[in-house]
Amino acid sequence: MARYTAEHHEQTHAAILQAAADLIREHGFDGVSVGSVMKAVGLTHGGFYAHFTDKADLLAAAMTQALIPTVERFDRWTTAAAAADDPSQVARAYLSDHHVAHPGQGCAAAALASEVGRQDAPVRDAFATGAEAAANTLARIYPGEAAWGVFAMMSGALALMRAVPDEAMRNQIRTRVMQDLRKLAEGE
Amino acid sequence: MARYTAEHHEQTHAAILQAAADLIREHGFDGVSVGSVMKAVGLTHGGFYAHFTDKADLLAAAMTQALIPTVERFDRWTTAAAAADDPSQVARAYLSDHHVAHPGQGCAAAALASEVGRQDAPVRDAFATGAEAAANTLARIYPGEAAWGVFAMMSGALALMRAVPDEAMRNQIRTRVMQDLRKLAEGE
DNA sequence: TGTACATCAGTGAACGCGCGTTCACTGATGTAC
DNA sequence: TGTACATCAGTGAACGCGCGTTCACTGATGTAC
Repeated sequence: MARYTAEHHEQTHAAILQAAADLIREHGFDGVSVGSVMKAVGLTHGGFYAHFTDKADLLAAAMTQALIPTVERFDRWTTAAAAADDPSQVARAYLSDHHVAHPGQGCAAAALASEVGRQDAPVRDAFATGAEAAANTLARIYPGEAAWGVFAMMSGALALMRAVPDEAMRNQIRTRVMQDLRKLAEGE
Repeated sequence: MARYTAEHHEQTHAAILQAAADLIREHGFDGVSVGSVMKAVGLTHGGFYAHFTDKADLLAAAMTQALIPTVERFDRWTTAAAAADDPSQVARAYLSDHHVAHPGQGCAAAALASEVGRQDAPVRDAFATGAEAAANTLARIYPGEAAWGVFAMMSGALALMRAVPDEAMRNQIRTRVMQDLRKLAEGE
């Protein structure tokens, strides 16, 4: 056929996509350039257009890609918490120092929520799909349908903890949020 | 003294600051340029440096300025809700269609939370001060100290509602969040 | 087996553009005399 | 009251830079014969 096999093309495509998914969570949609993504993959900017039609195309795909591990984690956490009959396990993992310090590998909602509303429709659609899946997954351990309140509180709290420059204030936020989540897990 | 009175200089300074406070909430920190702020005030970009040392200086001041009405609103809402003995008034106003549709005049936390962590120290310090004041104010109607959980849930929910492109999903989020907030307002 | 050719992922120079910042300037006004 | 001067907020051309995108190209490999 040609120089490269089909798998090689797909692998590069996937690597670009994953790098973009990590970088948007770390630096925001406006903080990543086509060049910086390609550099992260070890290529130069010109080759980008063999894989995506333009930057908007990449951002929409990266939004979807960033939400996959987000939802998977909620799935694992809620499964474990339900088995242990201890809902607070989820919040303890979600609000951990590690998650606060590593947005690039963390929840896409906490990293990007307030920016998504300013993005194009494809990005917003991708976000809505992932967020709904996350809220549904959390409903396993928080009574009722799609647990939007819990999802909003946890992602909002993580964003606040990252925004605040003071370790003591971060701990204060975490303590109070976990207390409130305990109250929401109680009863019918 | 000179052509302009001291008041004139201060008025222009205040107008630039207010325009920046509105524009960062509407378009994000990376979505505003020195030129766009000056244009909003009816001036040209060159005059900017008679009022601020650089863009970072403006952003830090604008962060503070954007949080002033945010905290004032929480103050008014919680006072009214306490007087009416109806905590849900706050969430009803905060999660209103009007607030969803007008981030430029709305809560600075919902509009910017996930971006603040990537900003310089002065912006983050300003944010922390305002967020703490908001959480303290909300504690009037939600039992306990600084109501970080309620603040995180409300600001997180508003960000989610703005991110999502579907009216039905927005309503679903609002309904569930208000239900959860009712539960948090109950009891000791 | 050996040679000529076709393929195509990736390269890097080039483009037009908007950005933050600088700077020589303008021109309306207050002050000095 | 009238004239010369000083002040300084605001103007707009210019700068260097990074961006998204285009495009002629390279060069390693598969295929044809």
